[in-house]
Amino acid sequence: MKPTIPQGTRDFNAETIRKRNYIFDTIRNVFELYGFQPLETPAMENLETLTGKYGDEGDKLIFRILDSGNPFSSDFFKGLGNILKDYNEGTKHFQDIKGFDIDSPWEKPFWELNPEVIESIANDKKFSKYFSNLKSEVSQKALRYDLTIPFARYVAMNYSQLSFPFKRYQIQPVWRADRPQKGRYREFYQCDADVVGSNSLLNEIELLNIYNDVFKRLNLAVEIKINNRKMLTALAELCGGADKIIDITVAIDKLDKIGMDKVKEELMQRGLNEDQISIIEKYLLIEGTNDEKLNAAKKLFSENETAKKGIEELEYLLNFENNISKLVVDFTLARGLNYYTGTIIEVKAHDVKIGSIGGGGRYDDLTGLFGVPNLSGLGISFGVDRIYDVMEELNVFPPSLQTTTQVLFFNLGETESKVAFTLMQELRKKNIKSEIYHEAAKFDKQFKYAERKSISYIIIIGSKELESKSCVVKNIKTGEQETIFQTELSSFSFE
RNA sequence: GAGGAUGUAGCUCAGUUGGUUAGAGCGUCAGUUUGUGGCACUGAAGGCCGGGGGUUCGAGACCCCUCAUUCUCCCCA
Repeated sequence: MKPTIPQGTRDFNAETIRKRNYIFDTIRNVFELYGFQPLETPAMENLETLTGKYGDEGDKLIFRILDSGNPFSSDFFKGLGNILKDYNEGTKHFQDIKGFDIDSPWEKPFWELNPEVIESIANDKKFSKYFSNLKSEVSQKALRYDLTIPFARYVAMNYSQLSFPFKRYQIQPVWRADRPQKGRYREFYQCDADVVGSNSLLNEIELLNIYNDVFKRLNLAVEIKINNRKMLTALAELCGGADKIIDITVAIDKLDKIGMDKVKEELMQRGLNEDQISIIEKYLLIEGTNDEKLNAAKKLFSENETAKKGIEELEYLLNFENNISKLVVDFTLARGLNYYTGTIIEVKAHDVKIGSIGGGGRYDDLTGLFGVPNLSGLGISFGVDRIYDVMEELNVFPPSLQTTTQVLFFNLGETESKVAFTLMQELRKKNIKSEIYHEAAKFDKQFKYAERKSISYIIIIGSKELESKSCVVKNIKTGEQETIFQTELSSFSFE
């Protein structure tokens, strides 16, 4: 049987890790440069910490962990026991399972079934619905879905010891039980920077500049799109249905994908009338330069106070003295996460067809969910895996990342290799990356090994060289070679 | 959650309307060549044709089921 890894996960080889580390280091350096401090949180959180924070769709994608990781732990059986009671008392839980045969395989009392039997029942398609319900009853932990909510939890837990505004950055993997496809994985890294405890729009400016700096350093052309949730709130108010804000944002977020007609169709399905939809259409049709868009929005919303505030904030960001390239107002930008309330940001790569490579926004009351109200925060996130894919496609990784062993000592026998080993340790003290071939072998093989690892220099010490206390240094790439004394080796320059 | 595609050697893939012993390239190993590689030539190893069931005299190929991988939509980074 061939070994495999779970769907949506990946192994990383040396070359990939070097490139990924290059991205991580770049982001980390910029974060530190702006005064952010590192934080790490556990891979798993309590399930209740995560649920309800990411919207209905998001909740479905939370990677749940069965209680204590063991599906047949005592809590699991307790859950089964409860179900069984219902079963004996009138099959409450089984009524809605199609094809459930009440006489089989449950002819025995439940507690007499051994774990193997239960497992085989659990794997039976007929019962999968029932068992997935049961699983959710006993699953109390989950893998983290993003870094923002764990951060909010951390802030709430350590509120009294932190000084505000609190600026932290976090670079860790997150997990989503999504169907993988291009640019989408089940395990992937996020790099987040958040500020909590400050309402100042200066934070927005700072984080926008972080985006700008990082992508400049990575040599990637990007477009940074901004909007403000207040615009969407105002839109909902204007349409007479403030409670419809989620329906509206979900629908208009799709504009660039499905087009105006389909969006209108969807809005209708979500219960909006024609007058309301025509207002939304006017909003979505706003075009032009940033200034033109803002002016059009001012007209459309006229006296609406929420919209005024949103436009004011956007204007502040645009007019602030900065040299951010490609900062674009996009009123159709909505972003799925429920907790955003102010500025929202999304970064897209130029010339590569892939989802967004970064996003973020302001959330007025994130920690309120954890009992610490009135703390406004702002965060951004980098999608490293997608940034990697984009950089790979555009071929913008610096070639200098491909570092490898510099020197390979040939192994030509017992006594020869001992001398070679001593010399090699001298080179290593000089910080020259060196290896010795693992066994005495034909030249052919040792040369091939060096080529494979693209090692530039090989050093030959055989019986001749032993006698004369010399060694042959050969540059494989140029073919040049020279014989020098062994004592000269540590001052040789391996370029 | 919805809909496609693909599973044949370590890797990339051929395999005709179903027909004898399933092929190629690359890689691996050995040799030509025991101290100077990359090239070339010769040879070898390596396959439950994803798994199960069915149709047939006969299945890698056709049908059903299943598992896995992958892509699109939804949603997201």
